[in-house]
Amino acid sequence: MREITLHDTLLGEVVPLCTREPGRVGIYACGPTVYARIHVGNARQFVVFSLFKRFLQHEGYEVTLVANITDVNDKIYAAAAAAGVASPELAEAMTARYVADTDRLGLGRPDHEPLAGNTVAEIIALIQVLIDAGHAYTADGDVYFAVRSYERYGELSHRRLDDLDQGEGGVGAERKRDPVDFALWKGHKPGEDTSWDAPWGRGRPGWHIECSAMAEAILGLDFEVHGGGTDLIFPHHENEAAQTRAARGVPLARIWMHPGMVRLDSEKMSKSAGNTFLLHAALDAYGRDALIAYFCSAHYRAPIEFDDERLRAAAAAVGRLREVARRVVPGASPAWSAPLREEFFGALAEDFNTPRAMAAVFEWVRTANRASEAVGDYDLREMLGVLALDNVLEADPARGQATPQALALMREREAARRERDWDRADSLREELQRLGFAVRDGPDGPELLAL
RNA sequence: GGCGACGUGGGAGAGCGGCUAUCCAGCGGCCUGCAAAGCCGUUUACACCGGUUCAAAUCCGGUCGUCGCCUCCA
Repeated sequence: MREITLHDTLLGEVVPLCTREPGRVGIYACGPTVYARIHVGNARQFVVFSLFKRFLQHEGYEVTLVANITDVNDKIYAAAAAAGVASPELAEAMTARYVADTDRLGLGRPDHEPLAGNTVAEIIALIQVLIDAGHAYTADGDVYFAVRSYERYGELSHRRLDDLDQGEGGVGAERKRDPVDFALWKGHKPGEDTSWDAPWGRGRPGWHIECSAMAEAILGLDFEVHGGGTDLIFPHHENEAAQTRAARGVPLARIWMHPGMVRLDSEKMSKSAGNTFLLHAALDAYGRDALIAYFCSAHYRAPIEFDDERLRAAAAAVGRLREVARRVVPGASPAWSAPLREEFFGALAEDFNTPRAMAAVFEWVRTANRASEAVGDYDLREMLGVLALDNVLEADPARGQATPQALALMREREAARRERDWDRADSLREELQRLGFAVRDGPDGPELLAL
């Protein structure tokens, strides 16, 4: 088991992953609010945390990955109203889409995908603790967290309360004792079709409290890794951290891991900005292999631009992996492989450096291509497996098999070649091309490749 | 305005004081009847200005620029 380090937003540096129990890691990654289909930016979280989990499992850890789905929220009310459907109906439909779209990434499901709507009892209990402790107060059916009652507020996002723009704005602002306070519970308003009874009145949870409650319910307190996009650091994660620690006296999580934003035309891709590229469309256009290779091509914390050129480059890189798959044979890898394998896993152990890991893979590929003897594929398979790309070593099921007609043309071409009738051989090759097959002449004779 | 991140060869992207990263693309070569695939080579990059050091893309200071958060957001 290697020592694994990760960048922690709270400390602002790369720190060792220290588990509560040996060999067990709990990860909570904030998922999407389901009022529209998810875009490539949302998908980055899903991919990064799924792959990170695979890596930890490879290192021998038992991992529990929790990725919540926010199903009760102002945006959902608005979208449902616009569509003329009930909000639970919309949330349910979009959740199904989210599951279907992310399933196409072929990374499996997180171990838990809790919904705020199913965790209300825990949420209410947590809010009650905060009220009793004097960290929260009721106001006209709402409950607010008293930010100034919690002295560590701002430690995660590295800002001082007095530096915040304290613009009023927002419904309920006049009920707050302090503009920086935020809602734990929102009293029911006309037109909202999801609400629950609570000791301080009927209503629904605020956004931040659901994650505190669900994370604690599933993973406990002081769990290993809490994550989400950098845009969640403030206020979402700051508030989560404040609520839980104020209520329990214990940190919510040990390491705060924040993948960078996906950009479109140099700007953050987001639903509210409207510059999204939807995940299912990206999968249709480029395929899941290219998409995963694309995400691995940059470090998870760096912003990454989503554009055609980059996705095509990722697809070409995957093609190179497919080519080497044709040369390797099942079996143990040669001695030269070990250092590259070590570099690969070492890179992932150091703040999950996927581009460095990919570089090791490609060095492996080049070395294998250079070798004159057959190369065993075990190490390559192991490396690619952690990044969920080992499927490229198998024959692509989407590609057709050589048809009898194509085989006949190929034999015909061989005959022409033996007679050195190059014009005829070339025209037969073109014909095969039209049928969807490329011909490669090798030392062992020709080979047909479905395109 | 406050806080933070970042500026690397045609493009992407590692690099954490001295050693060819890697991928994509172009060009040249090898191989091939020609291709394809593969291999080799390739214009020797580090925003700018100072400083520290025997030695800096890597450390320090400043300048310029880009982006993120400060409001729902992955």
